[in-house]
Amino acid sequence: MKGPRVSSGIRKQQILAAAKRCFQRKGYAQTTIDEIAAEYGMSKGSIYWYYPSKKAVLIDLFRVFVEENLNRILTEIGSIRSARDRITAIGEHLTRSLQEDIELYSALVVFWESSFVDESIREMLLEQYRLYDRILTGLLDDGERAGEFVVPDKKIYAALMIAMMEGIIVRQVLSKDLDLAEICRSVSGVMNRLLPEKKSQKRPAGSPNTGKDEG
Amino acid sequence: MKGPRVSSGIRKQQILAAAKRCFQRKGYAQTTIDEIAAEYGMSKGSIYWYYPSKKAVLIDLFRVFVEENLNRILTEIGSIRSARDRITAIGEHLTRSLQEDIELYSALVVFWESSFVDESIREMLLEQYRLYDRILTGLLDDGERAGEFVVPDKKIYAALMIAMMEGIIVRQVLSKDLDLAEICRSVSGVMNRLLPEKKSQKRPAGSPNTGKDEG
DNA sequence: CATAACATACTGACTAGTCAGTTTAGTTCA
DNA sequence: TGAACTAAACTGACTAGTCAGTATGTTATG
Repeated sequence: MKGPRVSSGIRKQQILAAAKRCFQRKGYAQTTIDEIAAEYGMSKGSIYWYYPSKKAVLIDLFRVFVEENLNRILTEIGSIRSARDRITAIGEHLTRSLQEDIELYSALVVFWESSFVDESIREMLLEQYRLYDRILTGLLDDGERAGEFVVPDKKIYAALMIAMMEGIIVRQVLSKDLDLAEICRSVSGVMNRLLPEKKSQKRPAGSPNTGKDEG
Repeated sequence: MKGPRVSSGIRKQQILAAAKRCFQRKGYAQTTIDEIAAEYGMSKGSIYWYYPSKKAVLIDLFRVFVEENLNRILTEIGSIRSARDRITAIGEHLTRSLQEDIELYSALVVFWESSFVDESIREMLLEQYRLYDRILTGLLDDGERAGEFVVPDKKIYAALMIAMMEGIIVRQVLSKDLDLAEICRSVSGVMNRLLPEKKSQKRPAGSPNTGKDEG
């Protein structure tokens, strides 16, 4: 296959896209470098031109995962004032990205398993948890400061929300049987309902407050 | 190692225990049959005496996982009347088993990844979801019949509860940084709070509910 | 009891295959 | 030209699974 060569940037993207697809189909260990190469009709040599090892591809894929998801969330919610609305936005973000790129989330399960073997992947995952925790804690702080709600225990709250989202990811990746839109709406609803109104003051005027709270 | 031979039942248990430990440490593909054998000082041949392949060990381990967890839950909640109390009991069961046998739950992540490659493992996982769904839906039906609460959408409710629990499992397996007891109590709390009281009768939200009423 | 005959449990060297990574020999393009 | 890039053949470490042989019961028989 001596087709015209492809520009460097594209090739790297192709390698990651191919790896993502292969890992979803066969997991990490069962995927061979040759299979990844075949996905876009390139050869093994091309992959080793861009990456020093198979593991390096996995790690770079994880980097992309973090960038494409966590950092994008930050941008998206950055423009939203109300903390409650931000929670809703996070739910919507999850719905959308699960629909758009289920392969990337399948790769997440691959990362999880790989973290058993590989310390650096494990460390990246833990860092991801810390990042999530920071985002949510910050959000809750903002909401409290703005008088939107009070949070009895921020750590618990953050952990529950992360757990719910990861649980949904797992199920969708494995069985694809959820009505995502419905589920994610429920998650936002639940998480909003868990935040009691601040007792001493009325809801700030003009606060959109998406929660269908009945009490 | 020519020690005295071990009875058939014990050996099989040993193989599963060894596999469980090895899979937690290195994942499925990275674990060699020799490593599993070494764990209890047996030889490769012994494993192949009991199992036809490495995959068969994994599948049997999953069978044990299902038996040890799902079926045990059924027994535990079987003797509890109140549906709300059963939800609490499920939370407590999760806390306990996560503390007792984190290795088995690590294996769950291995099963997830393996399901990408192996259709039979995938089918077992889906069956597990169906089982969970049945348990929870049955529980909600009972609670409604007994007048404990009403559930707007049982499917959603079941999916959310499963997601929360699996999310907690993932995080605990990977980072072990949660205060499990606290978190699991919160899950029961949340799930109970999501169940509105039946309109026609009054009971303060979050009340313990002894389950000695109604019929 | 003894011991032969059979059944079950186990061993570990070996085979056959796989696949990550390397090498070599190009091709393309600035 | 030469550096970036690609293809394809190759190497060698590694490992799932096999199997001939051994050890340890268990039962049958005198």
